[in-house]
Amino acid sequence: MVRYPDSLKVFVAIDCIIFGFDGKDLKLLLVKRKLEPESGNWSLMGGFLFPNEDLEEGASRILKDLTGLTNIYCEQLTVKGEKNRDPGSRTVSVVFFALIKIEESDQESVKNHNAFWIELDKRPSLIFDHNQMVLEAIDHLRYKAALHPIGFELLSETFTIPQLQKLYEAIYNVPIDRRNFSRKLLSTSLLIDTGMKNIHSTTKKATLYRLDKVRYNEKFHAFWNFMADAMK
Amino acid sequence: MVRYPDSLKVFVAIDCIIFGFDGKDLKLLLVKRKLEPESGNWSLMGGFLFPNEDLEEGASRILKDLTGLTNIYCEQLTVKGEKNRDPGSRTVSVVFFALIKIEESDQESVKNHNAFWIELDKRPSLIFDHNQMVLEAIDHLRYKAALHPIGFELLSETFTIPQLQKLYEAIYNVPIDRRNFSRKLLSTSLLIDTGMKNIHSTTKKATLYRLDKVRYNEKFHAFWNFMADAMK
DNA sequence: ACAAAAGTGTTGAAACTACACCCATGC
DNA sequence: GCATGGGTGTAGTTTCAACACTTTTGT
Repeated sequence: MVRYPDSLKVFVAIDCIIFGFDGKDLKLLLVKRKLEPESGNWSLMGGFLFPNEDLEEGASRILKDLTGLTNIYCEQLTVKGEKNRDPGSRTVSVVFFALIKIEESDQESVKNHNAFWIELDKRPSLIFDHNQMVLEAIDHLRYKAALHPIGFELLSETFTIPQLQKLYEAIYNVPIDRRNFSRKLLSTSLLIDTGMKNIHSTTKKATLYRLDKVRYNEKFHAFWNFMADAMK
Repeated sequence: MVRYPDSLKVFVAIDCIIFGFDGKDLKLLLVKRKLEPESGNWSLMGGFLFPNEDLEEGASRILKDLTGLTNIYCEQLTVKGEKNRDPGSRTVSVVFFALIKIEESDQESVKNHNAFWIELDKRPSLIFDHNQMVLEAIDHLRYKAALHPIGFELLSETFTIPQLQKLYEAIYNVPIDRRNFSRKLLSTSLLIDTGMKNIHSTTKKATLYRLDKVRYNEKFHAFWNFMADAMK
């Protein structure tokens, strides 16, 4: 077996871009760093890959540590490995894209990490190449949400169609026709009427739906072709 | 500045999945290994990331070395980092997805690397997790070619519409209606009539087109919504 | 009773599918 | 002249976009 020189070895970091939706705005979970390097500046949540874990396990560990949640929607977004991206030793960063339901996350844990939910449009400048990563993640969110039903990952277990519409309007930053949206969505047969109404509304109470998980898994890889023209 | 323990460091490999099209079949450029480990077995073309290069530079180097080509269509596909994927030292592999024009590649150089163009359907089993990578790449090709005009990357500078159709039929493994295909394609205004005809044809000679590169770049990120239903 | 948000139906336009005929070429 | 493959047109269907009125609820 050939041995390769250790000079080729690099650190592998994991960075997580974490999206949430509060019913009105898309948000990112960002960390105000308390440690060097770049103490006091904003960054994505991240860490190093441990020797005993796979990449996806590392991402799950970091997400669980921060939010208390397991079973988070999470996928690889990209890898960044510019030779000069980290001033210390050479580092390759695997960037993960995560969607979480804000109200299910552990707010204490978030606070303990000095992390904050920040409106996408009001996000501060981030360290290193994290700004670029976020731009790519927003693109990816728009791309993917147009084709696959991932929006549900940002809403709670039960939700109303108007809530879903507000989410899509936030993602694409366009107004959507209520009637066409509702019809298209119901025609997917991904929604199950819970029979309940959203009691928080101050006017007419909207129907609460939940996701048909069986159909969701069946249909996930089919093209949804939803909002595709908002991306042109 | 904090120092991290070198025990966290890993090797970074680059593996390239290289697609080509010979006018009839989709092909992969695969290597019959002459070196340990796994000598004599088939694998993707790959190598280690050098200390002085970015990830994309590494992929370009490997592709140029093998095919003699620069300016290859190439994008990151995924990263594989299972803790036990490589029996030697821990390795994270960045997998690139490349589309090349077979007839423009340097066949001498390919031969010198003991590499061969192999029909997709007749590919041998590959080492490590390369089989899984190829499956993901085929999925990605179908996904991406349905939405973006990447098919041209597999054809030579000038091409006919029937050639393009054969390519799409090979990608999706479905028959396509000639008339509808042609109409849809011409309506993209991505094609420029060269005024020439395909002299290789033995019957009626098809019109040779070339790509309108300006429009191609403008429209690349627009959804093409082409072949979307072949993926359902 | 009125303001605010939810629910639903129709119509015209555009896109897509399916299908058939004519043309150019080499043998 | 015939077999092979290239080029084009049309009609029916389906999908999508645009748009207005009615219902529920809290005040």
